[in-house]
Amino acid sequence: MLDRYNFNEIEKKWQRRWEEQGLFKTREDESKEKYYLLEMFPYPSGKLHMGHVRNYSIGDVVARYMRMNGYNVLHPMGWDSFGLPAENAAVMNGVRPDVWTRENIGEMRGQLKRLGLSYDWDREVATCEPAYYRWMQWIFIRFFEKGLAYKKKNPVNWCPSCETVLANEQVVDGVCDRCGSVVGKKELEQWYLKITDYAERLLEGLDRLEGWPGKVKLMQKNWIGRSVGAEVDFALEGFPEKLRIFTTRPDTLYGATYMALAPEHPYARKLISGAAREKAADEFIGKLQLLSDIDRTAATLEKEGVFTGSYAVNPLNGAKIPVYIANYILADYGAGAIMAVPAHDRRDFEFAVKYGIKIIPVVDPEDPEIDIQNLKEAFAAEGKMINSGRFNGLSNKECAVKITEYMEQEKIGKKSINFRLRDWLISRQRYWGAPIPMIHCEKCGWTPEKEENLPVLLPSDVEFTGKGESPLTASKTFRETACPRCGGAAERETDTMDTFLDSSWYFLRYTDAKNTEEPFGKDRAKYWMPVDQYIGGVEHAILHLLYARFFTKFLFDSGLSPVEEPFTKLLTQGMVLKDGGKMSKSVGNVVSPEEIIEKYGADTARLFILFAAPPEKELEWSDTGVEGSYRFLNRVRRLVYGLSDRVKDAPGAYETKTPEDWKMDYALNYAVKKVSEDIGGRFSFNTAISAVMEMVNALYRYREYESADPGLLKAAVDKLILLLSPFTPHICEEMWAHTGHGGSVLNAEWPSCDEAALVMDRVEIVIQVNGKVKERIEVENGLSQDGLIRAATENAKVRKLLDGKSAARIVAVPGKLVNIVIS
RNA sequence: GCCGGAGUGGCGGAAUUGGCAGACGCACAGGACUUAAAAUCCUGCGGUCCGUGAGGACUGUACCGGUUCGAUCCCGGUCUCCGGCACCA
Repeated sequence: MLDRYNFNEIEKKWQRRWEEQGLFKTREDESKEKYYLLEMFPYPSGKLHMGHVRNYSIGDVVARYMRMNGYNVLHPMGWDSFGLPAENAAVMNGVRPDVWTRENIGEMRGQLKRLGLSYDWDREVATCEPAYYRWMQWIFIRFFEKGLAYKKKNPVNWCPSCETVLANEQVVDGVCDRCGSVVGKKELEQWYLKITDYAERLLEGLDRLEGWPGKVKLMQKNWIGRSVGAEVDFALEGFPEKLRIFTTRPDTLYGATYMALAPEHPYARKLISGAAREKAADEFIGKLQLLSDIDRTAATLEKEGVFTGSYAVNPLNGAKIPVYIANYILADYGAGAIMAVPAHDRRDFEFAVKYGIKIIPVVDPEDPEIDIQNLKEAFAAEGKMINSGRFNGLSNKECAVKITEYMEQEKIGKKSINFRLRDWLISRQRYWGAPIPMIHCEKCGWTPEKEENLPVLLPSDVEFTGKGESPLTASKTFRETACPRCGGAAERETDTMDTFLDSSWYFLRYTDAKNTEEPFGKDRAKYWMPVDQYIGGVEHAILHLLYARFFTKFLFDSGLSPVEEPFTKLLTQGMVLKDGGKMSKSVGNVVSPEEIIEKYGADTARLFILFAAPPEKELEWSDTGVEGSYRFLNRVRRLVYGLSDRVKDAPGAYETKTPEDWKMDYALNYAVKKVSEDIGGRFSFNTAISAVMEMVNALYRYREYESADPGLLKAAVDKLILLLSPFTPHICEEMWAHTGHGGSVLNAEWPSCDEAALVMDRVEIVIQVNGKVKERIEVENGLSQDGLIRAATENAKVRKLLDGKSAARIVAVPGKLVNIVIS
């Protein structure tokens, strides 16, 4: 046990020293190139989990590497500290959300320090602190002023027994998952941010994000969901109004055999004729309102509808087509109404079959296997137009263009683009969030709080019962106020903001975290932004990353952000698994960071988590693997300490004389090159570490030689410590000091690679016969193709293999191989 | 259903531009040291077969096929797993 190093003592010692020396402090230094490295800040749930350790270990390696390469690195940390768990803790344990949250932050900050992460804690932000949410509210008001924050009445899930709004996830089978009552819909006024105004730019911007994983960009693209089509107005028999629909298939207009409206469509009730129909329609609409949005929009829900008794007129051919109300039409997409073309749409087909509605094919697949007159399923692919009057014979793609042009001429319809992206509902009927800084006055309507009165503070005279509406509604001191415009009695908004708003601009706040005059100074933001590298879990691929992009674009338009896209490069790290599954309390397979640090130290924990898998992949936790990482660190330490006497007074330079020297020099420089590329270039930390391991193995062999050059040994030891230091900083500081260096490894210069050492005099060449390796020969480096061919064909073994046969072809690749093809 | 991604030893993984498959580590086995164990150090480690032996032959990157002198890598098809979206007209 004496041989195993005392990580506890070493790590505490260096952490103390780093803190005392302010080693991680960032300075605005225009003379150096900046590098802004950011990891997604955590929710202060109480303790770190392995996912955090992974996320922040990855970040710290990059931060330290960039520092050592001379960059001025901004590497901040903070807390996404508003949110429901704090409120739940208040309900369950009676501890105030702010107290609970601050305690957790204290605990987790300690854990982060215990991991030796190089954060500049002077820039720490916590979104729940008034100093932060003041500017959150300020930014909200900017949205309001630009007309991008608005209040709209919309149906939301409402549990009559708990008297609260429920998230869709809290409604299971139409029933409240807490109390079991049937959940209804309630029209509630909610605040929205008009992210849809930015849909086109959010989509376009993706193309320029070359440093983002394609997967994330694709997910965002699908989420934004741009579709190009046409708006068409249908006349309604007996009504002056026109019925507007959106379609992506204007080419199929002649095939429309019914219309379908969303139950919430403003015309839905108006078009119903006859008492019997009214009753049926009421029942139908009533039934749908009991369903949650999730169930309503489930693709598995059987298509149902009711006929209104009214008819629409096809603007192209005058055909009279029945209007239905149908459960599969969404009120808030497109026009909330469609023309249904059963022949060429899966859903319309299903509906038409059920209600015996005509099916008119208008696109001919020109495939003998498909009987177009008796379709078994909708035909949605491409083909030639039929049954479409003057458009017959065109390809359906051409036809879509032609019909749209024609409709524009005749003023029946026009080209239209629709997005799947909806406006962002940001109201939360919760306490622990930033209050929406709006005031309602009977006379003046909604007015923002005056800037000098910000922040609108959360009140402390509240009770947490977990029942009823938000505690803010119950707080008179909070609610009652004066109208900022007319001074009359007015009421504050009692909803708070979705916490995703807080995290949509925190990266800007870090550039100037203590500013009390503005959310952040423009100069500071200009120097640091954009974030050069962002690292976090893939679960944020859509929401957080889309919202952050939206905010940044808005702030850019407002002249506040210097950039339009916040994150130049993005790394989405994989999950940490145990026994093939997610670590979870219920399965009982959680490995806590604390326990690992206790047993092996922070350096081992970091090393293992970086070595076990590439960062973007899932990582399978392995206890024996951790043991192996710890063993490796001990092995390095033994090596360095064993050599320290030999290298202490060694010269700073060396000359390679023996084959052993060359090999060692090669191994050394190869490791430098590989680690540099793997950290700085492709973020492949596992292979960087294995390169260091190889170098350690080489050094173990080399030190056995009596003739080993002390200068080379010294260079190897020094560079080994430096190469390893971003991964395991504590033990490297200790070894750095032990080998006679002053100052921190973090301030040392990153080693450079001597390319000349990587050029070997002789290289091994593989000789293949018909693509199969048969022999290896050593030749001088740089031997030409002809030389290689000669060397290969003269080789005794190869001649024997050829057995007198002549080669049909010989391919020679200098430095690599010779392939002899015989028939 | 649609859209992505991935399948390599007992395991985690490597092979960066089409050129030696399995780096590095874990596990395992054998050896050295030790009274013994642990620790450490050394050796072996895809499969099948041949050879007393040094060594050699064949085969092998989910499966089938293609392109190529040469394929883990490119193309076509199949299977499996994972992820995202899911009535978006």
